[in-house]
Amino acid sequence: MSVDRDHVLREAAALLTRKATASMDEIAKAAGIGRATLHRHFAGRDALVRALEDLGIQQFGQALDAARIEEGDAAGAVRRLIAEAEPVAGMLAFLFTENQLYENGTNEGWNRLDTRVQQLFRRGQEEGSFRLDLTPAWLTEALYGLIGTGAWAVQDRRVAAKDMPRMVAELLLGGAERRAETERRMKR
Amino acid sequence: MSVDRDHVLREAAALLTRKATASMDEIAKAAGIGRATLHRHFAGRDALVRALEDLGIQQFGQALDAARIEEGDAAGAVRRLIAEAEPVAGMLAFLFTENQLYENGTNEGWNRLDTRVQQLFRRGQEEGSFRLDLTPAWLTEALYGLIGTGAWAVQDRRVAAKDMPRMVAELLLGGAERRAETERRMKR
DNA sequence: CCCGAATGAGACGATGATGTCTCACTCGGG
DNA sequence: CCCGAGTGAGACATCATCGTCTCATTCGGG
Repeated sequence: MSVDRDHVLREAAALLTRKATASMDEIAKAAGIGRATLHRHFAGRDALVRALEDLGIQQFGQALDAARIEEGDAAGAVRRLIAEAEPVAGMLAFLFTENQLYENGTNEGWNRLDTRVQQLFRRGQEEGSFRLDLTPAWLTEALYGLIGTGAWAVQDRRVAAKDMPRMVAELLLGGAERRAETERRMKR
Repeated sequence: MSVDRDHVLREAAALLTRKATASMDEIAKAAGIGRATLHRHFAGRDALVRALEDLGIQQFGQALDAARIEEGDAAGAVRRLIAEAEPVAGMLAFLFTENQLYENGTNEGWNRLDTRVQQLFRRGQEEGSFRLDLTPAWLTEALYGLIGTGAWAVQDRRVAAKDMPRMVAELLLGGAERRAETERRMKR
């Protein structure tokens, strides 16, 4: 009987990513509930968006924790992070395209997560496994962008869902150029 | 005296990318014109968005032509394409996040451009310079996503504008992993 | 210099979304 | 079984935005 709050937020994120101008009524129907019920749980559109941000930040934070990005080599940590973030890719895509997060001075909680990701790429550079001519800030942005792009591509059936984490990780870590290392992998 | 139509569309794209729910009044102010004038040039919001799509498709088409992507090795063609697309990165970011383009059956003009880009990556694979385990469709999506991410990062001063094309190209083509080839480049 | 085309500011009604409320219904725990 | 919490549907006033219009002003070409 009671409404599944997380389910509503997930549906809302998916809809708003596709159609940012969706009305509260459309959001409610997309979540399979009545508009009145939606208003009972979220005071208004702003409150809904803020709850969306909070949930996204929380979920991505959990992904960061679960990936244990401080352990092992940096490349492996990035792969684990992408794999852990895959289930919340939709939320992350929404967060990434949601600018309001940055408008009123950068968001506190998000900043903390962003710093951790940047630190991961910096560690990779210091360990000698990541290029130095691409800044951690850019690699971080690219990670978000590629995860969002991947989520979007999966939604539109351009990429199979199961391939998404690998596609993102391989591109971010390995790039598109064929090299000796790639060569070996393909002969198996 | 007369309004610079392209300038209005560029400002509109930049604003709508940041805030998709921006009102016509906000768009007009962002472009530095009055709301009445905006309505004189574009019948309504829909017409404005359609003009935005048309301009974006036209500009990206010109970038594709200027890059001569059919000539030379595929990697160089990708670099040229990114360089040519840089001035219209904002428009491209808008196109990419704009879903309406795909709702009523995929857009005609866009499809043509999309096919050309995919063909470029396919050619790279056939020539043996691009990996075969990343599909042309995904590489195409990644190209759009990274250009959009780059434009966004530049707008927020996270990346210098002049570095943007190189950052996108190096990541897409070379990836983040340091390898022998990258090693040599860095010793200069 | 002057006239006309184009613009900005603002008024106006129409329209659609919003937020609140009521009421009947349903489901599930006690 | 029954009661109450939670829900869906809809009515309602309010509000923001839209699209159109008018009018004074400005800019630039002839």
